Amino acid sequence: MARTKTTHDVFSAIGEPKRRVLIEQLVLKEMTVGELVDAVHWPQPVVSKHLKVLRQVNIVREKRQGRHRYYRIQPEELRPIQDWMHQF
Amino acid sequence: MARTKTTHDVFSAIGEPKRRVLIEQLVLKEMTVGELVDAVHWPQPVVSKHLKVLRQVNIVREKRQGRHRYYRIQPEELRPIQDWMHQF
DNA sequence: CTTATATATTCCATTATAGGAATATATAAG
DNA sequence: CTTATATATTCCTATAATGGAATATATAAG
Repeated sequence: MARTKTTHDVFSAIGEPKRRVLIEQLVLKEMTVGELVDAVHWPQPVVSKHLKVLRQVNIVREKRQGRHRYYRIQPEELRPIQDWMHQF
Repeated sequence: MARTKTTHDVFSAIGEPKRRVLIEQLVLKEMTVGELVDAVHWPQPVVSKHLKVLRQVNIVREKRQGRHRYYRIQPEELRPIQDWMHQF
């Protein structure tokens, strides 16, 4: 039985607690990586890596501006979860 | 930085696709392990192990009856997810 | 007691994941 | 061009998670 990768869909993406924290920040306003680092106090690579996962599943979108990258939530991408939750 | 275990909260529990399938079955009606195995066609230990995770986070509850064990959903345990989704 | 059935558990190997440290890349500033 | 700043990436290690196979456990049936 083939193993199922677990950081490549929306459900597992939000399964990681740190990623939920990042999302909670970004829901408030779009932020740069540095601002996120300041907010959560984790090493920058940790933040960047989790952002990468969120990017891959399109939960966040990146806007480059100079040497900064603003990240913002794409709330519609969370729709599959909302839909799935409706069964309850 | 301590690693966060990922099968011990509701969010990560539903991050696993097979567990979502089991939940989708159990939402329809309570079922025994054998009925679940018939429904999904996975090896019995695979089903039992995923049920164990779901039990640990209280998403399902077990009712023993003779040599059968009926599993049923505890929908209220999914509340944290509903609540978390409200921010969008 | 013996056997059959239902389910859980243990042991194992493979793969995935997270995070640390160091480094690379890109862009801005001087 | 050089340096500083912002961010991503790579390499590495430890640990976690999944699934298979075999086995254990519990209960029912004969």
